[in-house]
Parts: sequence; structure tokens; C-alpha cells
Amino acid sequence: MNLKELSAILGLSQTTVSRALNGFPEVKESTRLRVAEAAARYKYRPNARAKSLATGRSYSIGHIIPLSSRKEIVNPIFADFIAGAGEVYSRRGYDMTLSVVRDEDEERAYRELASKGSVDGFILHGPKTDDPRIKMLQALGLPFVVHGRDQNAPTSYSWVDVNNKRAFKRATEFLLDIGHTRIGLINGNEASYFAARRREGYSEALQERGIAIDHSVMAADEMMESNGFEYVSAMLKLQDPPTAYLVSSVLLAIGARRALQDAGLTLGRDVSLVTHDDDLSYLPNSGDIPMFTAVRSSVREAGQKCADILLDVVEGDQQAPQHALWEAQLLVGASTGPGRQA
Amino acid sequence: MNLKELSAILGLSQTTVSRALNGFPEVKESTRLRVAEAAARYKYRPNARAKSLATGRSYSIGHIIPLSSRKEIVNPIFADFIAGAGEVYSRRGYDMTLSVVRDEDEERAYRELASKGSVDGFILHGPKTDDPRIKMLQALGLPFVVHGRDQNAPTSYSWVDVNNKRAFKRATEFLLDIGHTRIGLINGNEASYFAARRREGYSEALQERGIAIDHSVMAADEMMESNGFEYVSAMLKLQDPPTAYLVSSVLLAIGARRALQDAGLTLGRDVSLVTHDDDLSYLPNSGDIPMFTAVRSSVREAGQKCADILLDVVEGDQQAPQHALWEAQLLVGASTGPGRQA
DNA sequence: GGAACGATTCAAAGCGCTTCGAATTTCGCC
DNA sequence: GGCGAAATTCGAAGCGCTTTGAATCGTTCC
Repeated sequence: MNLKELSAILGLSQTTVSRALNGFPEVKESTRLRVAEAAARYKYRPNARAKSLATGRSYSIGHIIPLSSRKEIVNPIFADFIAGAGEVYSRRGYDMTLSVVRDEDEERAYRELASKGSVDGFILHGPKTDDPRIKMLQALGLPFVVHGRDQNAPTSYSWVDVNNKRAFKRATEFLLDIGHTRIGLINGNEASYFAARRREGYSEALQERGIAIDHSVMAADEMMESNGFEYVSAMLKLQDPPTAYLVSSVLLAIGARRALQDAGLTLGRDVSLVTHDDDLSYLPNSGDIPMFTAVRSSVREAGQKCADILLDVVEGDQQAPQHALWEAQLLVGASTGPGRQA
Repeated sequence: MNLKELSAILGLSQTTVSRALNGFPEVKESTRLRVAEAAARYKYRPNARAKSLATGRSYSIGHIIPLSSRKEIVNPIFADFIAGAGEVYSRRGYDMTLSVVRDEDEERAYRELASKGSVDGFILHGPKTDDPRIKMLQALGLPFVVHGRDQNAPTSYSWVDVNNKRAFKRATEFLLDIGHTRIGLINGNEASYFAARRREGYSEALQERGIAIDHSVMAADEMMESNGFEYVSAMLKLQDPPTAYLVSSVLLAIGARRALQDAGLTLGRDVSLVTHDDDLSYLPNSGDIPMFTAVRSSVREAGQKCADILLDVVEGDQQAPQHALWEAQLLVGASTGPGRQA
């Protein structure tokens, strides 16, 4: 069933039917009703391609998911982020166009989706420090929102981010307050802006208490279980291993726990750990007493927020770049306890 | 830059330029070259919407991701599955259209994407036993491939699946062989066909050895860390707790390990565990000695296979339904050891 | 030299929808 | 009863591409 057929059935012009369906004011109310009814009865749905050709809008938002080419890892937060964004898209009548590409093809993927007219805007994931993609997207001219941010970027743009520096500073201070002075950091890849900021927070907290930065208890890499295990295992072999760890994701924390367990150490008693918690649906860290003490911020909500901001821009309701900087909650769980007196 | 402009520059008709670009035979070779060169120089890319309106094809594949409405959980395997499928789409010139919807809206989402003409086909995820979506998709008339299968479905369709029953039977036999007779099962939601099959494999292996099925050591639920923890914790409180566990995902296994650890038990020594391993990129269970003994099958490869099969159908190279039934590898890792003599 | 034919190229219609500008109705009021 | 404005509705053009059927060009062959 297409517009032509539907209007023929109704004995109206395509113009009127189209307007009735799209809520234009110049259609008589009784006509609108009649049209709506017929549309429902014949299950008429406008062809999205034709509509978008006619309007120049595609009603689809592009997400480019880079595949770390060395390790072929998909960032596990995508599932939840996309769930959040996807809810908003559905609600507001948009689709999501996803491209999974290797790092090196990422820029091309953006250009292609844009020049093919497949999307009305983009969500940019995981910006690096001095991320060239931001400049590129601005040049492309399509609206976009960044999940995360890059303060070094030359101009302004919309973003949604967690105050990563503050979160990690607070987490570090929390560990210091309960008596730890030797704190290991297992961070995400520090080329990413968020990880760089977390490290700054960690460093700043230590320095303010006069504790020297020790690179032998700092690591930065992909946030996967095995890395949590590897880096903590390595640090345990040091002369004076950390008595506490600050890690950048629950997956790292789980790996860390495994390493500690293998060494016969118990989390929350022998060693403390604070993790960043993206509140992933399949890795809940909740309950009466969460298993990990954590700085938490929901990736899913970030997805919703990014989508809402982007659609506001796409629909022209908003011109000026929008920002949302969220503070992470500090949640005390079972993985922390007083530092042993050295 | 659009076709009209490009052909004007070249002094050719749109027809010829279009044909040159799309590899039709009736274009003089020298002309084709000239066109290709100009297209590259001016970075011409055909407008996907216009192309698809003209051809009736959309060059996009739909994935509907259901959000478990009770728990709002996104299945963590999606990230890897989509990475696999996405690679194939990119390579073969397709996009992926993703919709995240609540369970109850799923059927509507399929219909909508289909009637809007937004996609050329679908991938159906996680079929349940007697899944109504399969019938519905057949009625819709668009090609589709199921990741997993439902043997109770009335008619034939394409699918890619793991031999879940065999895998779990082998895993159970493995545990039996090394001396375990009391084996707990922490399965995925058994409304899903894959989980039902796994349970069959488990049951069959036990029955063949004359061991009674005991529902008090069987659980089936969402495959998240916390559930692994909860169910194993509960089973540990039984009169005679299992000496071994068979679990349906690495996340469950991780939760199980935590429960065991909290009870002062060590995996591979006091208690054994075999897990299904989807080989997720951020949860690697590898290394010289994998941390978990596992039956493994790559979800990412399944994504690739599904995509390839689907595109073959979409492009008309294939008519008959295709099937791929993969056997899982049984990988011995560190989580299993001889059962204690009771 | 011209008919016949294959090789190229082209003009125009059409995909299904929106939207501009014009035409037609309807209505209030003198 | 008739006029002008407001309320509705309509015809047709256009979005950018593919594709059909026709036109043009260059060769070959008698």
C-alpha cells in the first residue's frame, strides 16, 4: 500500500492525504480522521526511502563502531550505550545505522554515510585526546554529539561526559582516607581522553597528599578481564605491591579479583579496590552491599542523553552546542577496607 | 556532488555515467575509465536513498534487539555478534539498521522496518522454542536468517547455530568422566531454544549414566554475573552441594567463581566448572591454560556466517534455506579437576 | 557507396513522497 | 443573493537515481 493507492481509495489527492498524515494544519478535521482511519485499516506506512529523498532527511542516526585493529575488540559498553540511545530513537521515530569498521577505516565510514545521505547525524564514541574525528565531523557539516569529550578540540561541539577526573580523584582520596598509600592504577587506554582524565584525577589526589607517582603501579590498556588479571598479577610481584587498586572498569576489576584470589588475597580485607562502574546491565554491581566499591555512572543514560541532544539539533530545536557533565556516584561496597599499617 | 552534476561535467548523460559506475557492459572502456576518474576526483557517492528508491533495494539489513522488559538487559553477546556481521556488511556494501525495542514491541518493529522499506532482510536473534517471530518473518516475505534455531518451527528457513545439545552433553560427560556425579546446571533462560537444548544434553548425559535428574541443582535465568553468583551460592547451601557446575556463559562462570571463592572453595581443586564460552572479545578465556574449561563457539564467526548467508539470499544467489550447525570445541582449562571420592 | 549490424550513448519515465502555487469550497456578512 | 476572505483541496514539479526503448555512431561487407 502506497500513498497513491491510499489516496485513490479515499478519493483524495496525495497532497491532502500526505498532509493529513503529517499533521499539517490546513486539513479539515473530519478529513484527517477519515485518512487516519484508512491508513490504519490498510496498514499504510510511508516508504522511508521515498520520504527521505523528498525531504532530504533520513530519520536515521549513524553510529560508527571502531574495531581495535590490533586486538579486534568491541568495547563492551556499546551494547548498553546503544540500548539507551536506541530507546530514544524509537520513541522519537528514528532508526540507527550502525557501521562496524576497523580503526583505519573509521574516517572513511563517516564520510561515506554522510555523503550517501544515509544519516542525519552521528554519535561519536570514545574520543581520543586531540581527536581528529571531531574536526572531521565539523567539516562534514552534519550534527553530531560526542560521548565523552576532548577538551583539546579547537572548537565547541556537543558532548555528554562523566567528570572522570573528579571521579578518580574522589576514589583515590577515598582510598587514601582509609589508610592506603600505595595505590595501583589499572586504567583504560590513555590515548582515550576519558582515561587520560582519570589518570589526572588519580595523580592529583596523590600529589596533594605528597605521595610520589610510581609508574610501576600504573597500567593502561584495553579494559578486558584478562588485562585486569595480568596487570594486577604483575604488580603483586613487586617488592612492595599496592595495598589498593583503582581500576577503570568492572571487567578489569573482575580480572583483578581473580589475580588477587590466585595469590591468596581477599578483596576488602587484604587488599582494597575501587572501580569505575558503567552500570552495565549484564554486570550489575549492586545489591545491598555492592561487590565492588565504585564510582558509578550509567552508560545507558549517557546513550539516552546523547540521543536526545542530537535529535534536538537535528530537528532544529537547538543550535548552540549542548553539554552534559555528570558526576559519578561514589558507592561503597565490599571491596574496600582499611589499609594495613605499614 | 550528484549524478546530474557529475554527468554535466563529463558531458555525458546520466544514463551512461550511472552504467559506467555500476559496471554495465555496454559502456566503452575508455568512457568507463574517464567516469571512474572523475567520480573519484569529485568524491561522488550515489545518494543511497535515491538509489534505493529507484531499485527497490535498501542495501541495509535489520537487526532487532529486544530489551528484556522485566530486567532491561541487553544480551552481551550482541556486541560481538554485530561486530562479526558488520564486517561482512561493510565488505559487501551494506549497512546495518538497528532497532532496540522492548520485548512486546518486537513484532511491530519488524513489520515497521519491512513496510517502510528500510531493510532488505533481517537477522533474527535468540529464537525461543516455538518462536512466533519465525512465522511472522516468513509472512513478511523478506529474507531472514536466524542466529540459533527452533526445530519446532513449522517450515524451513536459514539458520546458523551451535550444536548446543551435543556441546552440553559432552561437557557433562567430561565432568562425569573425571569423577563428578553431582553436577549443577546454571543455564540461560530455558524459554530460549538454545538453553532448552543445552539442558537436554545435560539431562541425557546424566540419564545415560543412570544418574537422576535433580531439579534442586538446576537453574535457568538471565546470563549475568550476579545470577551465577546467586544460584551457585544457593546450591552451596544444599545438603550435598554439587561438586561440579555446568554453566551457560562466561559471565555466569565468573559469578559462580565469586560464590565459590566466598565459600572458601577453589575452582579446579575443590569444585569443577565447565562453561559455555561464546569467545567474546572482552572476556577472553584463552592463554596457555584457559581459566575455564569450556565448550567454545565464536559468536563473532556466527555473526559473519549469518550475514553471508543472508546477503547471498538477498542478492538472489541462493534460494534454498541454508543451515550451518557448528560443533563447539571442548577446551580443557584450569577450572576442572578430578571429583573427590564421595 | 550504402545497407546491416553491433557498439555506445541518450532522453525520458518512474520509484513514492513532500511541497509550492493555484484552484476550489465554504462561510460570514452586508 | 452575492462578495471577499478563510478554509480546504488539488495538480504538478522535484528529490537523485535506475532503466527502458530509441537514437546515434562506427564498422563490416557486398
